Amino acid sequence: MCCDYQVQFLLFVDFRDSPVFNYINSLSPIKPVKSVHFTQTFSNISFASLPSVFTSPHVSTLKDSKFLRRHQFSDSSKPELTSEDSKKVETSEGSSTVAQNTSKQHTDFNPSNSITETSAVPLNRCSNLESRKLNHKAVSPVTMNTLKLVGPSASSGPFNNDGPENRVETEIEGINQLHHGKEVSACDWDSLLSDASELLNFDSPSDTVAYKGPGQSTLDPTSFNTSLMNANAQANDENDNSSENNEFLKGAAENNVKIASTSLNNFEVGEPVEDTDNEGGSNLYRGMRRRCLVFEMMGSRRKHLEEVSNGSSVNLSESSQTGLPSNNSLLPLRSGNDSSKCKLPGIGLHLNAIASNLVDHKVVKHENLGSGRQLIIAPSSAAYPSMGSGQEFITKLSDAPSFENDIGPAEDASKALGFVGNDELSQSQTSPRKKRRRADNAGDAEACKRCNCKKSKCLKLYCECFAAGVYCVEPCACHECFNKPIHEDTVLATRKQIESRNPLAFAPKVIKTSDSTQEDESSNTPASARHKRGCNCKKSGCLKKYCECYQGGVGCSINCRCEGCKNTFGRKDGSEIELEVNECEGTGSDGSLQMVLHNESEPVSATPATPSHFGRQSIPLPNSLKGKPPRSFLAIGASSQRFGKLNHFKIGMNKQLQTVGENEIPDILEENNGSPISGVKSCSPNSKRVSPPHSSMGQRSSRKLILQSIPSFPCLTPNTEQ
DNA sequence: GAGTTTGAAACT
DNA sequence: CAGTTTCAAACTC
Repeated sequence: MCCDYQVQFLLFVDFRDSPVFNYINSLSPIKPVKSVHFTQTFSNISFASLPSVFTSPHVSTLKDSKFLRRHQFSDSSKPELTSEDSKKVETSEGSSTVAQNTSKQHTDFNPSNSITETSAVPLNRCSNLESRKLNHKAVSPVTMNTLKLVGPSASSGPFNNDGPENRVETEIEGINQLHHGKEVSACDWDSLLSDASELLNFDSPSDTVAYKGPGQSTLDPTSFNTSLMNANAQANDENDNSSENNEFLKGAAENNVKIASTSLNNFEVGEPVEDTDNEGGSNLYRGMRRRCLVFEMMGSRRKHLEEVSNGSSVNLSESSQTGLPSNNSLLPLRSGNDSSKCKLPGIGLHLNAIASNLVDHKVVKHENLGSGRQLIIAPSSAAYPSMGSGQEFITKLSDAPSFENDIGPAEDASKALGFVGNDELSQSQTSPRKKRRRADNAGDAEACKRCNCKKSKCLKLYCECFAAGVYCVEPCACHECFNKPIHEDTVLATRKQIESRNPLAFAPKVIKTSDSTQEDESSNTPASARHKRGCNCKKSGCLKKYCECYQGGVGCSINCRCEGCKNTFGRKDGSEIELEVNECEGTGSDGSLQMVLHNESEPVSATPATPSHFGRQSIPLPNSLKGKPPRSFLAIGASSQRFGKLNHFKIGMNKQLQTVGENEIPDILEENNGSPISGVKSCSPNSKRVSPPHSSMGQRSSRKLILQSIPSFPCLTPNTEQ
């Protein structure tokens, strides 16, 4: 609160100092005092939830503008991007003008240094917050989007309880998502700016401190980009260095400041009508916007992907590559000896997929060089039909820092990664079991998929290789193996068949359900991740690898039907209730929505993204699937029957769903007060979702359900925008 | 390394 | 959808 006031005060000072302010004063009866009040009100309003009633066509436009705006920043923040690149991006989007404006105004509103100092108290928090922001920024635009989706974990964390900050984060992220918008009108920009001001208010606590840099006053687009880039680069480095964080914060803060100042100008100078809209409207739309952002993310990302499929993709990959190492990205983790991390349950389906994809692109290369395996891995989209979502993957990877723990590849993934191990060949000489054991001993990270199938011909899910979506390789001791490139057709056909039966058959079994921070805190209990279907253990007590939950390093959940559960990662009986509750905190009344949102990012993971892709050639998806949405999407259409059930769940099992809820989503939901939710529900293809074969309970299927419901988002947009 | 146990996957 | 069978990993000795 204090921070907010400080920020407001700061704004006020800026107003008076700025020429614009003077100009406004001369033109309008509004007095400085009022302006101050206005600012505060604005911030207050911003937090208020917005009824869908207030939404209007204009809102969408605003979104777009905002989106675009954000996009600029995100682009500029790309670590790999040179300043020139950043400029290009801005120019291409026609935002360059705005950027200049912003910088200019920023100068006008140059915050008073004295004030800034005052706000130093919250620095720690700010630092964290900023760092988070940095992470976001550091990543490519796509990444940012992904982050948002997956991000719950990333953004939440220590700040879970920090309503304002979280909101800010959400807002920012939402904006990021919006940045995909293509067309922006002048009015839109104004709105965007006003929103930005809101952001400033929200961020104030941290931003105030952060951005008071001496040089901030003279920001031009280029400099701004540069600063962001620097900040990002620093962010990529371990955030251990406080000074670096400060710098980074500075950059981020500047960014926010810029926006804020611009927005302020708009308020003051903008057209009366527009201003009014902005004042009330933007705020009013805020909730909607956020909601829309989330919902739109999918679509916008897709658009973005299409737009940038070439250049951006390259950038993304680059960023991911560069970013991974520094960011504790998946790659390092995998290679790490810490089995726990590797085992880390995979994260959300999509995450796994993402990880795998990314890794494929990167790690695979390494493997090819190092081991003689048939690591042909095709980075090509063919292998990953859902590559459209690939964007998400990349983003996630680059953002890895925040997720690192969460993102930890699913055990499968970790195993797959294990392929990279140098002694693969040597192991291959030993018997399969021995190999496996070796791998286990060495840690899951180094473990790899080596099946020992005798009768399944490696064409059933019994086969770990096949299930992981990879071809069997030399180390495998399988008999009559058909899971080889030579039999690609057979493999694809079989795979397709299995998918038809269970669309999620090849999806990661462990999905992320909450923020990474919590996991970090409870290192051993990744409450944020759960087995998608739950286990059915009867005798193992969920304390052995027979248990998929345990194997995946995640606790059992309500989805499990295990008996005598003693899962050390969390028992379904509620031993982990605290964690669950925490996860629920901030969750909207409608947990289902949250899930949907959360999983939205995951669709990618579905089939193509199987973790194991990392190490070896992945099984290309059937042509029919290529270029299509992630499996989950497909699934929706595929099995409508099961979905009906799931629907029940969503609506009726809020409680259960809440356990799954994510922090970020909750914020959104909270602010939006259900209107969004309702929209989601109505729009969601829930009815279509396919639940796992055995999921008799709606609860169990809830997660899955959500996953599949993802596709529905496109439909949601209309509702939200109404 | 052989054999047993276990639970997921597949089948009915 | 429930029950049974098949399967291969995990585990024990």
